[in-house]
Amino acid sequence: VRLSREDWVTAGLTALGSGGPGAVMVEPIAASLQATKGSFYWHFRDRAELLTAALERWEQLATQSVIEHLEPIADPRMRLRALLSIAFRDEDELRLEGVVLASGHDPVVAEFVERVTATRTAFLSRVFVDLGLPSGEAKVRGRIAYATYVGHVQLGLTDSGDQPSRASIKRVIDEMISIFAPDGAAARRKR
Amino acid sequence: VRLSREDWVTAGLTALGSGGPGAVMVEPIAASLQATKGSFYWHFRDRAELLTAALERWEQLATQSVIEHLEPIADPRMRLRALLSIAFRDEDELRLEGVVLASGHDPVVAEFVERVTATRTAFLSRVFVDLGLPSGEAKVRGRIAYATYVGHVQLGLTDSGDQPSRASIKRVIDEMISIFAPDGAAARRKR
DNA sequence: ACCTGAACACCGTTCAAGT
DNA sequence: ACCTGAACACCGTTCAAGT
Repeated sequence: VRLSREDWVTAGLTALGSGGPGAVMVEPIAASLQATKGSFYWHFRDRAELLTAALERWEQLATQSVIEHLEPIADPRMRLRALLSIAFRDEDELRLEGVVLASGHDPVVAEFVERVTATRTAFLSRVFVDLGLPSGEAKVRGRIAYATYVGHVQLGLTDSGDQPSRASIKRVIDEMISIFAPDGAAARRKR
Repeated sequence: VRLSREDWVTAGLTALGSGGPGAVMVEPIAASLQATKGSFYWHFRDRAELLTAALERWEQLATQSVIEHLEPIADPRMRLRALLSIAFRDEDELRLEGVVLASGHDPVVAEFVERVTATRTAFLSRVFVDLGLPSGEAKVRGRIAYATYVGHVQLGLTDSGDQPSRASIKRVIDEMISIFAPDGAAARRKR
């Protein structure tokens, strides 16, 4: 059975999601694909190259597609709500996201996390600008909101088994919107 | 030169802070202490036992001491501000914290992260109860506020080098307090 | 072009032997 | 009680040799 480079990348991404960059190991992955390590080294220069290829795929899925889907929503509060409902989807789907965001200390991963962070905080700042905040304040709030998201994904990774109910997710989303994008009257009072 | 168990734990904690659980490696640490791996295995059953011991020390430093220091502050908004100024101290000091919080996918680490998470979210929920929120809402908000902290520490880990200025830290803290614990008038308007 | 198999280095773990 | 040194298994990397 002949393997393509993409087959290895897919297996690499699976390993990345289950145990972080350290779990992207040549020999175990080769064994899971029923090939030898020698075969791996025909497709890739080294372990880092596989990790990089897997992260490229993740970056595509994690930013481009999401943002292209949300960009058209004109009303900023609705755009934020749509974003949150993606962010709070099923915990299992967030595993890969959480593991990658948590691996910034790995130099290979760091480059990707930095780029994704910049894209996403810019997107969130835009929401707050559209809600009427001055650009400096919108930037700070965009960063804080993104930190909240990152932390949430992180916490979901260790939450012992119990999947949150649909109702409790809605409650958290409502609370987050009332915290970060309170209605006009309350917002005006603060200035 | 004879080594104590504590010497190994100290070295293990340093390794943990610089590269995560995967960096807590027997042979390199032995080399750094100018001892052999055999010596290590007299003090510890295996690698996991060293990691556990290092995490125990971290847990002590990271929760007990901080909370004991803040508990006596009666005014909840001041308590929150004091907590934030600890949370936003120098990035270098937060490295270990960030690396540990980010390693929840490691089963040895997970147990510690879960316990610390429970302690800290309970502490934060208490702040919001003392601010007058009903307990359900205080719990949700405590969790969101802690997620924000976790995300912030995470983002600090990959922020390319540039230490934030004292002024920009104050700005973020002010913004967080106005978001999570708005003044009485604004809070009343929301209900 | 794509893969195997053997080789070597590095790290985790064990253990007999030393002080 | 505390440590060394050699042994073995596992994984990353290289490379000559096979199809």
